[in-house]
Amino acid sequence: MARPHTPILSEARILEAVRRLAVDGDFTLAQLARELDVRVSSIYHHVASKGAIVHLLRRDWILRLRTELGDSAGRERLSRIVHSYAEFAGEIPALVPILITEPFQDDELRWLYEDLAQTLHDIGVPDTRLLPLIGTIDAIVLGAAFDLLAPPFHASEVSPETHPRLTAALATLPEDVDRREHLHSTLDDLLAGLLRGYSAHTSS
Amino acid sequence: MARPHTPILSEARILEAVRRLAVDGDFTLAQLARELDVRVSSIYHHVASKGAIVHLLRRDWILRLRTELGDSAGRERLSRIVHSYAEFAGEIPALVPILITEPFQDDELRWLYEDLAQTLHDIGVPDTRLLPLIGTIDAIVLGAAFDLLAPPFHASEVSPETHPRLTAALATLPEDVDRREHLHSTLDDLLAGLLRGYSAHTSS
DNA sequence: ACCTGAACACCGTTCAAGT
DNA sequence: ACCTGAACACCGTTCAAGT
Repeated sequence: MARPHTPILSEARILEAVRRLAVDGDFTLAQLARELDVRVSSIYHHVASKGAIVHLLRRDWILRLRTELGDSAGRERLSRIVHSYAEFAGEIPALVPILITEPFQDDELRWLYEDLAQTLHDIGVPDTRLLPLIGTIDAIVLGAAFDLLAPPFHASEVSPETHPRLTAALATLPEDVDRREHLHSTLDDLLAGLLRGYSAHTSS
Repeated sequence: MARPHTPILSEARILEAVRRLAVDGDFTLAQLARELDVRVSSIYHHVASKGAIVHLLRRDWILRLRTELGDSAGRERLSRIVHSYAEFAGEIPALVPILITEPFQDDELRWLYEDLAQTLHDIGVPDTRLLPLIGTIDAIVLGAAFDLLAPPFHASEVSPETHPRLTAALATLPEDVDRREHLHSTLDDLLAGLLRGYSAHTSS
């Protein structure tokens, strides 16, 4: 088969497949092609590169976020952005390194940064602190998402004699820990810590 | 030349070269071999794999940390551990993904986790919160270090009309921002936020 | 326009051959 | 024991060939 009568692939179909794959572990174009039942080279008719796929995923997320945010403002808006960001990154932890390393700066990302800057400004953060704070938030969210890939400690690997406190901590662990849930529950704590001392502006 | 009279390589020499290379950007065995003036295959006589190299770097760091910590305790000890960890990770951001992804759990790492658990316990953190908190600290430090690789925003890429607040923020940016320094200055804020509400135990 | 197969440069890893 | 060269499987990317 060469060109089919009706196209097999599309940007949308590729992104769906990526989302299905990238949740757990590594993500290669070979895997993606298998998932889509095409050859690897076919993918390049729809996306420019592996990095571009991640870029498209993020663009998609920002567009959705934009409508969801509505006209919320201040700490409420910030919290929504950060949690949504964490959810997005938590879905594709294996792609986070690409997200960090490759310098894709499209209009959507600039919009997000402007919105974050404006929201933080409204909360009372001075201009000099805006970029450092945005960088910190970025690092926390991406770091936490990426950390989802880390293998958790297993009780059998520590002995009560040499690691008493670790053993005690492991003993309190429930059967099924939802690490994604924990990620969310931690974010507001961190944000509260970062924003302590700032008080709201009256106008923007 | 086959086997030289006196060995060219050693674990120590390899780790030195890695530290020289991994500071900025990617790290391949080909680069490492060039830096050491040997062939790639020679490296395998001294380390088992690329991942093992990162593992050795971390082991080295933990051993140094151990002596530096002395008998400090409580929040002071925690702060020292975290800052030292950030410094270590900040030196080798390109290797952070390997550090997170590969499940190397040696005696040194277990010692570090036990020490963290004990230190947090002394600060007043209940057993149920120890592992989540350690995970969060890990994510923050590694995320922040990895984020050092991200390309920073450049003023020329945003327009004052569409991104007024981002433009204002960029205008306050000094010529040479030391992102590593900022990493450090943020960590204590985050720790304070995470540990708010806990009060010290009387005994361990 | 869109799918394929073959080729490319690069990656980490293995191993027989040499001293 | 330790360095080398050649081979391997895998990776992302390119491109001429087919419809």
